[in-house]
Amino acid sequence: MTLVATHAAGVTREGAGVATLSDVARRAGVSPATASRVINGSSKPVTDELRERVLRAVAELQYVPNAHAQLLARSHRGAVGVIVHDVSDPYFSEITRGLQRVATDQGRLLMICNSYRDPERELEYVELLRGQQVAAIILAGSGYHDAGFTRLLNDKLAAYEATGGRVAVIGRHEHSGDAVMPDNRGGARLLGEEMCRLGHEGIGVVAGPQVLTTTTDRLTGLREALAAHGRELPEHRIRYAEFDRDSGAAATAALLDAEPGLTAIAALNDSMAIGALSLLRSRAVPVPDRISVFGFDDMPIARDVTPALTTVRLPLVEMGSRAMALALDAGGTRPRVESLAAELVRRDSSAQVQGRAHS
Amino acid sequence: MTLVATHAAGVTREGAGVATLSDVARRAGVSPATASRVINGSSKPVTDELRERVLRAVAELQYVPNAHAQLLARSHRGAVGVIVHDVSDPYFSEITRGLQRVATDQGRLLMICNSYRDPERELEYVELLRGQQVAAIILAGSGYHDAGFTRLLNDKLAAYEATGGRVAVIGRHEHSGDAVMPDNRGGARLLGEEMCRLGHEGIGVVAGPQVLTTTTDRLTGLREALAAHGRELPEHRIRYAEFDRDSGAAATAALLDAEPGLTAIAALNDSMAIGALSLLRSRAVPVPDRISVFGFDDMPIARDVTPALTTVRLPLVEMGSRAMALALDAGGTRPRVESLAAELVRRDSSAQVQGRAHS
DNA sequence: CACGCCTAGGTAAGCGCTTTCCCGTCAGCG
DNA sequence: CGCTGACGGGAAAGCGCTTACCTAGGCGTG
Repeated sequence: MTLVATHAAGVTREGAGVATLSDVARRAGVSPATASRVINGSSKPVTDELRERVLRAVAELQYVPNAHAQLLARSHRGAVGVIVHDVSDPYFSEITRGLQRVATDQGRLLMICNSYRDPERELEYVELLRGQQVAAIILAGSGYHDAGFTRLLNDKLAAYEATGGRVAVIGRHEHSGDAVMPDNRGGARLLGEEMCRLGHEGIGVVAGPQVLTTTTDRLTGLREALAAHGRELPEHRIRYAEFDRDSGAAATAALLDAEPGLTAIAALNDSMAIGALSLLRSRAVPVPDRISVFGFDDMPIARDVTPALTTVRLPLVEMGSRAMALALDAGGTRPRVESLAAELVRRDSSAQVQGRAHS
Repeated sequence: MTLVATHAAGVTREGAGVATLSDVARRAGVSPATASRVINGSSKPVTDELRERVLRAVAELQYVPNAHAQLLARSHRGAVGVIVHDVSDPYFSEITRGLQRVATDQGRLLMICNSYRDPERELEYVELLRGQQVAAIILAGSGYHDAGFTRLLNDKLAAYEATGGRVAVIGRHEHSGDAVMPDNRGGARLLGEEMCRLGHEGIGVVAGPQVLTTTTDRLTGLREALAAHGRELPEHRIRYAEFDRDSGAAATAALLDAEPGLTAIAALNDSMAIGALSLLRSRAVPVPDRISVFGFDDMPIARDVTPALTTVRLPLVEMGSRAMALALDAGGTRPRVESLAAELVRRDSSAQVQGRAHS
């Protein structure tokens, strides 16, 4: 089960007449204490006779315990909060799958919040989750180049941790606590290497939002690899856009118009790469014969587009499961940081530059 | 925000020392009542001086109200529960987007639960949501051919509605309340028509699970259209499998092996169709020249695979927003049923049968 | 046969918050 | 100048549940 909150807000008082524990107790002719005990199998023994009566009353009344009251009475800390940029983005779906798996194993409830890359909203969600008394908060997805925001966020998280909450982040270096770090820079270096190996010199980059650290990390890795081969990545060959398909297509179009000589396009995530492929197809530019296209992340559909996408695989599901494990495991000296390696996946969207040998 | 619960379970008592309202009140030198009033802007006026003091205390203590306590005290009914088969499936992502939009507009929190097509779990989630005091429950996704389960579910839903809860279903005819119904049968009829128009006679079907009403509805529509052209759809040309990519590929393989003469494959959803395309590619069967492939649903990636998928569009997002609107709008005579039409989308995966004229 | 102890059940005190009701104060009025 | 009424604030009663803590039997002992 997934709890999706769309944003806290106005509260209405609807409905009425829900059966309560006392109703059950009264009908069974026992005290609320006894009713409670049989209903959630307390360690205290109850005679079969009474248990029987209570269960019958529960069934007859279709009684369902009020979760809020239970949580309050138990000062519950059972659920785990997750803040991602957008679950419907496959990148986060995969991570979430990993989070979910571990959480389920431990019988934890997950509350997933979409920040839609709005730092403000991220802050709000931390508050909201704190108010929900979650046992841990997991922040997944790139951080922002915004010192003010980062400080604010860290303050809030620190306050949360100070009261016993646990925090784990995925792919953010700005936080001081437990973290799972995919190797964006190393992965991008792999990509750069590959492009050089294939003889590409006219390289254009379709990048994500400039404010995201993930974008800059990947750019850095790319630059490092190119530099090692004596090549550069001038700023005018980079187009910054949103991390989605349509923005990728638009950015590719702009890039192509401005730089007609390109032989390779590196999109900084797979969604954008798919947008790029789609644009190239619409312009009848053969891929990879005329232009090679590279993605990043290796989301599941990358293998289903045509040509299948050459990309960098990040162990998304594992990133999720590791992060959840960190968050739920109180032991160990903190902060713990786990790095996960990236891996190049060669498919059909990339090829040797036409008419050139290996440089 | 999305709340994803992974299944209720064990509860631990972690952390401590969270600031409470009384802490704030004490520090500000006011009563809890006053503190509460300034914190959530009650209608009762409070002097600026006191308000000031309370706000300062809140800031200093990093106070965040305990949501459970608030909900309990207010007998809140603000959130809406959603039960889907699997949010990471694009079909449901799209529907969820629609649900979310309307919910957000009305300041509602959404709790999304994944049943993973397990009726048992669906039942459990209804209970869980009831316990969460949600204002409405929305069930999205095909129902099951299982009278026992259906009765059980309807009983539970009825009990929920009896206590003021609202229920809306998407694509299930077995429930008696409000419903949004995509025209599966009509859409499939469109598909059948198109296949006949293109001259296909050797038609194989890659179907979803036989227990789902959606599967049988779509098959029925297909049969109706074929019958109108004097054709049949024998059972041995249908393969039942799970509604996902890999199952689609496997079913296609089995179908092809058993029925070599096929000129068209109708997959009963796009994921399966994509699996079919992938298998055909791996066997070097040209699509659509040798075999045409048809999908169903028109999920976003359908246009990005190669060849782009001919499919039947269902207004997924709208299905979601309508259902949420129904669930949140108490007025009107119930049950209200809204039907949404399907539409054929011709793309590149389908073509006239080779060497045959329009039949 | 009396004492103590174990046991099943009930009583009641919260969990943290909201909200009704009431009280004291002060301004305005006749 | 006394009375009324408006108004800001506090006391307290829950919301529905859990869980010490207590009580009253029933049994086993010496």
